[in-house]
Amino acid sequence: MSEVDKPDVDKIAELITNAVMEHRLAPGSKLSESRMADAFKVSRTKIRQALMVLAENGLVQLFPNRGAFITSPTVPEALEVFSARRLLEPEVVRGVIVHAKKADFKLLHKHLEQESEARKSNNRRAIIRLSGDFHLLLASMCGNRYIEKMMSELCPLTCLIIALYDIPQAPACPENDHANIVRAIEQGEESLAVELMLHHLAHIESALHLDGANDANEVDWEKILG
Amino acid sequence: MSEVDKPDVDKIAELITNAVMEHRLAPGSKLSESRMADAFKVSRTKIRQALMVLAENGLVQLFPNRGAFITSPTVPEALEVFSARRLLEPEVVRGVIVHAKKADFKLLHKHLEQESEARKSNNRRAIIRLSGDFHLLLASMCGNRYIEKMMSELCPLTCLIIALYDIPQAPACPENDHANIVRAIEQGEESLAVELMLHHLAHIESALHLDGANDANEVDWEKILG
DNA sequence: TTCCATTTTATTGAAAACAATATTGCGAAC
DNA sequence: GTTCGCAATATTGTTTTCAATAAAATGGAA
Repeated sequence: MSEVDKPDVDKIAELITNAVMEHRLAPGSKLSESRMADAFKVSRTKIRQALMVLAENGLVQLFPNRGAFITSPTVPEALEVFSARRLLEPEVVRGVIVHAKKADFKLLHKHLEQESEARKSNNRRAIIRLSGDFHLLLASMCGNRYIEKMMSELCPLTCLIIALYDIPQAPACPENDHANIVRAIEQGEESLAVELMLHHLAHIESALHLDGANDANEVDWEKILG
Repeated sequence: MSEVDKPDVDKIAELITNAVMEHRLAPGSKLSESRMADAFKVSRTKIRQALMVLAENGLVQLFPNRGAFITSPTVPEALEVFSARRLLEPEVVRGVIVHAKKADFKLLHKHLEQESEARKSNNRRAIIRLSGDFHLLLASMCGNRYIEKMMSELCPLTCLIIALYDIPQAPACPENDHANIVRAIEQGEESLAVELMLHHLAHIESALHLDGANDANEVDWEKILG
């Protein structure tokens, strides 16, 4: 908030989105209009608009007369998010190979650097956020704004899914998945890059409880008491 | 408007979207808040919210202190819309083959019937709208709400593109493209159905001026005066 | 004590009044 | 006659106020 602490609607939505991507805002969190208005130092009107934008992006659910809540994706929704990403991201990879300029690769390497540093310093929040941002950065270079837009909705949703269904002791994301993808793209190895991307997505998905046995939204009393 | 003429925000957005899909609202049209408030018999507040939703869907562009206008897709945007559809719709077809139930096919056949009638009675507006609705109907059956959502944004945009770049004397859409696609889906012939869909999209695109020579948004004074 | 009804409080929803901005029309000066 | 500047008008943007709804608390009766 570099301004005089008066962010506009898009900025507010972006800040909320970032908070979700860093797991600072959990699925199901209630977003009180007046509290947010105080926190952001803007009127409720702006907050309301930001919440509408976020709702349209699927990151927030609005319940009439009840308020706004961070979305809690169900298991079927989670599976559909990954299914959509498996469709889109190979095309993203292909697009980047075709459209990316030198400056783009510079940005990608800079990003990889940041990811590497975050790992070194064990900054969990940065790691999580940067992991998501990598896919958004790629999408921004694919040459199709509609695909980019969809990715910019699916990535935050994926973060929510991870927050809900993560297996705590799951092996961390392979450190150099992203770097390998970038290298393959840089060398124009399309089928390899696509393969690596799909494998990467499969790895993320495999580290989650998405077998449908327990919906993360419903408390499993059997397991808690038994 | 079955109510006492007091549509809510989503209904207003839907009515505007329908108007666009029927080519009753042209690209570039200004959407005055007060006029709309009068027309829909609601307060400006609701109109404003509806415009925000439509802007988020890409159907409307908001210019600060200037107002809301129906989007005029540029040539690059139009090409990206078709590119995105070429990616999504084969997956839609595959999804429908997997997920569609008997009731779904009934709906599809009912729709084909309506299209056929509209052609017989030469109802141009109905033909245009139903052509777009066919793709939306398919998308609603593909089993992935995120893909469906993206299609529900791309279809109205396609209508705008056609309104902008249509070649007046272009050969009409082959009458039975849609019927052939449905038949292939019904018979589970995946690769054929995908092929027909891609061919159908290519046909639509080929009937447009998208060579980039003239951007439909810029008035070509040379041509008008010469 | 527990359950239900009622009142209170807090929060969201809608509208109206006000402020800010852009566009248009008019007139004066060159 | 044309152009520039100023004023008038119309439109959008924001805030404030009021209304409606739901959640919470209180109190009474079984």
